[in-house]
Amino acid sequence: MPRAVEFDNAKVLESAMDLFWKKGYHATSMQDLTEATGLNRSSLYNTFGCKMQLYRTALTQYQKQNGSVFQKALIKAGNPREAIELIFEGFLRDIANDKEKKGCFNMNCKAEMSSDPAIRDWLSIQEEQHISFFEGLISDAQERGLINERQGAREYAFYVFNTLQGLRMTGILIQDQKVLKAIVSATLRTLR
Amino acid sequence: MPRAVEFDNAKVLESAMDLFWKKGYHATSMQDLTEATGLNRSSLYNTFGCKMQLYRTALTQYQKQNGSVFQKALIKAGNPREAIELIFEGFLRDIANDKEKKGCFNMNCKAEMSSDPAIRDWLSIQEEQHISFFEGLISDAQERGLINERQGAREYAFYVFNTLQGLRMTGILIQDQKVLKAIVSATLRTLR
DNA sequence: CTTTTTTTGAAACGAATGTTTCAATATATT
DNA sequence: AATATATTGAAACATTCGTTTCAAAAAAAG
Repeated sequence: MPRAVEFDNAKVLESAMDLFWKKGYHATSMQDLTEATGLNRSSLYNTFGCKMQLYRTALTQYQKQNGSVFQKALIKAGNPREAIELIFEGFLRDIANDKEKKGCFNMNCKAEMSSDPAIRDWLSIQEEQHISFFEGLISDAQERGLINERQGAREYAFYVFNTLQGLRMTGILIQDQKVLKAIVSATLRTLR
Repeated sequence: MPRAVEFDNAKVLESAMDLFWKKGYHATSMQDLTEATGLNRSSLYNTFGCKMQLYRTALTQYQKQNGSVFQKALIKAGNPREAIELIFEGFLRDIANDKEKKGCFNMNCKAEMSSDPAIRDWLSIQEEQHISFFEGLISDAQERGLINERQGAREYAFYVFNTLQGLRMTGILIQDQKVLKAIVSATLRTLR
C-alpha cells in the first residue's frame, strides 16, 4: 500500500554526520543538510525529526563507528599493553587521514555543545565507557607485569584518555606524524 | 567638539569575550552581544567593526590574559622544571574555577573555527609560541639535569603541550582535582 | 484499475540573522 | 551660547533560520 522510500537511510545519515562533524551544530543549516543528503526538507523531518534530533543521531552513529576501532585493537593485540599501543596508532592514522581537517566529532561536540545538559550527559557516559575500558586493559597489563604499578589502573586510564584527548586537539593543527609519535612514545614509556 | 564615549571599552570587550568564550562564534548573535555589553548595535559596529572582527579582538584579548599566567610561573619558579609544574597547577586551578563550564576559549575556537584560514593561521602562531616557550624551559632544565634526556627538548615540549591540550578538554566534564592531579603527576614523572 | 497509504516537492510561516541607515542627542571647543 | 562633531537609539534592510503545511505524486494491495 504505501509508497516506498527512495533513499538509503544509512547513506543519508552518514552525509548528515559528515556535515555536522565538519561544520558543527550551529553553523550547519537545514538547507545545508538537504543539499548534502540530497533529500528535501519534508523527508528529512519525516525520517529524523528536528535538527537537534538528527544531530544526536549523527553523534550516536559516529560513536558506533569509533567503537569498532577499539574492538579491532583488542582482537589484533597479543596483550593489553599492545592493545593500547594499537589504539594510539589508530588515532594517529585517523589524524593523518583527516584531509578535510574535521578533527574529532566527539571533541568538536564537547567544545561546542557541552552546555546542553542532554548532550553533556551523553558525552559523560561515553567518556566513562572509554575510561573504564582503558582501566580494564591497564589492570590486566599490571597483573601481567606489562605496565608498572606506580599509579593505579584507573589513574593511568585517565592519563591515557587525557593523552588521546590531547592528540585529537593537537592533531588539528599539527599532523606531522613524527611529532605525534614522539608524544605517544613519551606516554607509553610512562606506563612501561 | 565631539561627544565623549560613554562606555568603558575594556569592559565591553571583556563581556563580549566572555560571551564568545561561552557560546562560541556561531551561537552568539549580535543581539546577544548588545545585551551582554550593554551598548547598542551602532556603538558596537562603530567601535569593533563586524561580528568576526569583534570575535578576533576578543580572541586576542583572551590570549593576552593567558600569557600572563606563563610569565607569573616564570617569576615564581625557582627553576625551569618548577615553572612547568606551576603552569600545570595554574591550569588545574582554571579548570576548578570554571563554574560556568566555558572550557578554554582557544580550544573552543580551534574546534569550531579552524576551517577559517585566517583563524587557523592565528591559532598556529599561538601554538608555536607556546611550544617554543616550553622547549626553552625544557632545554634549560635538561642542561641542569632537572629533566631527563630520553627525548629532545622539542619533543618533550610537544608532550607537555599535548597534556595541557588534553587537560583543557578532559576538564570540561571531569573537574575532580584528584583525577586531574594524577594525570599531571604521571606527565611530570616522565620528565623527571 | 481502483483504492490506500506514504513520500515527496514546493511554498509559506514567523522569527531571527548580520548589517546599514539616519535623525536625534550630547559634549568639548570656539 | 553657538557651533561642530561624534555617539547614540531605533527603525529598517534583505537574508536566512528552523519548521510546518498541504496538495501532488507514486507505488503496493485489493
